[in-house]
Amino acid sequence: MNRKIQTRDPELTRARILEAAEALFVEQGFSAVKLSELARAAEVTKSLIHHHFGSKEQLWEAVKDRAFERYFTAQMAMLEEAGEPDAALLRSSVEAYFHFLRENPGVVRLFAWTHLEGDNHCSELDSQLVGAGAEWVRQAQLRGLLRADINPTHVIAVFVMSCTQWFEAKCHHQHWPGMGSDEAFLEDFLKIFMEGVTPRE
Amino acid sequence: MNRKIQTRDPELTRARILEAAEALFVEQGFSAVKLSELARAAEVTKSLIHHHFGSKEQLWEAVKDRAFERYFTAQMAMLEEAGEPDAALLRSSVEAYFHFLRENPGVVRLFAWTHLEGDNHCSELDSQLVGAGAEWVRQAQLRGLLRADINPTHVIAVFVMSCTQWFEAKCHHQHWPGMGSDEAFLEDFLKIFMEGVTPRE
DNA sequence: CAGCCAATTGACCGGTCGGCCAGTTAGCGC
DNA sequence: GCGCTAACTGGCCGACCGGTCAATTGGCTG
Repeated sequence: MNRKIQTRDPELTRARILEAAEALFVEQGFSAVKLSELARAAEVTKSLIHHHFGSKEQLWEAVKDRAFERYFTAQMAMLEEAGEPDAALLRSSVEAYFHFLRENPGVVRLFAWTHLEGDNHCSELDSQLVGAGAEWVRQAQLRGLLRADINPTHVIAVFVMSCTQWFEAKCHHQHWPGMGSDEAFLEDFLKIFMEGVTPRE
Repeated sequence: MNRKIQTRDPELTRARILEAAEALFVEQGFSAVKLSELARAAEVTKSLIHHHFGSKEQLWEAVKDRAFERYFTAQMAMLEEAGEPDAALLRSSVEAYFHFLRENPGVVRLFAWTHLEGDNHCSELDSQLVGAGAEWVRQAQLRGLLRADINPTHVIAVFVMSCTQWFEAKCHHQHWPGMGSDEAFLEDFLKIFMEGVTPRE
């Protein structure tokens, strides 16, 4: 499997372009990225980018598709290995989601650019995840393990949105007075969230 | 005060440019906006934009400054007319914040673009707001009206971030299965949030 | 080894980007 | 009314954008 000896390797070239493109798009967004800069970063000629991806827009789509695919499979795996619904598991799911975002800051930014563009074709994949998560919450509600007077989808939305925004706007609110570390915030968020979704005895 | 009869009115021209620029920047972000398009939208020559604002970058700064100034004064006014700290007031503050964002979608997007750029000079203004809000929470905690085992800044952060993300990524999660309206989400968020910050008897 | 296809190259394209400048003119102070 | 300042215009600029194309070449197939 040693491809290095080949002087031509289309798959590796495509991979190099995708990798460089993702880094640049994540950093600057679609319109601020210049193909010439990208070509330099990927150590490839501009024409080769067009040869393999057609246009800048198509490359952008390919980058998003790949990243969201990774996101989707990672989340799906986490969801599937979750066992019987209960409060402790909800807590650790939130923690897992938070830590996933922390380890994958590029995904958060890619989502953000995508949202601002008004592109929502990634929400098709995401809908599956949310649907599964919401169903999981509903089961827990039926068993009296979570408050039943809240829309299950909203339960998912609250923690997903809090985690997302924490990392998306981190450059901004990390300068707020009194703001703690990632872990300190997560802990306080969980205090509020878990208390909020737990049924009153 | 009828300026219309004048053929030249620098302040009105500046205002027209700022308004058109804000609309375009909010919609497309900094780098996607073209000065020629902006000039057309503002019914002004491109040169006039440079005359009044120097460069595209400086205009972008002016637009952000103006918008964040508006945001800041609106929030400060809301904060100052808040009375004695208690749980009901926290609730209505969250509602007020949520509705402010709903009525000012441009501000949300402007914040988002700014965050993605890594620009955080707006956080200086924001820090004052957050500091005041956190102090308000701390007072309520001291009086036993809110849970005392949570960092006050994090209390502010949780609701600010949830509200912000709700509108910022609305195009995305409005397609999630089971997702409710603005008001339905706010109500469910408040159920979780208020229960989460209320002290246990 | 021949022949073909696709990976790859570099030169090149029209368009348009942000910005500049010389010239014109409206409005205001004197 | 006169003259100065600044608002405003149109034309222009070099740079560089995304994209195309003809030509070259490496690697696989038969």
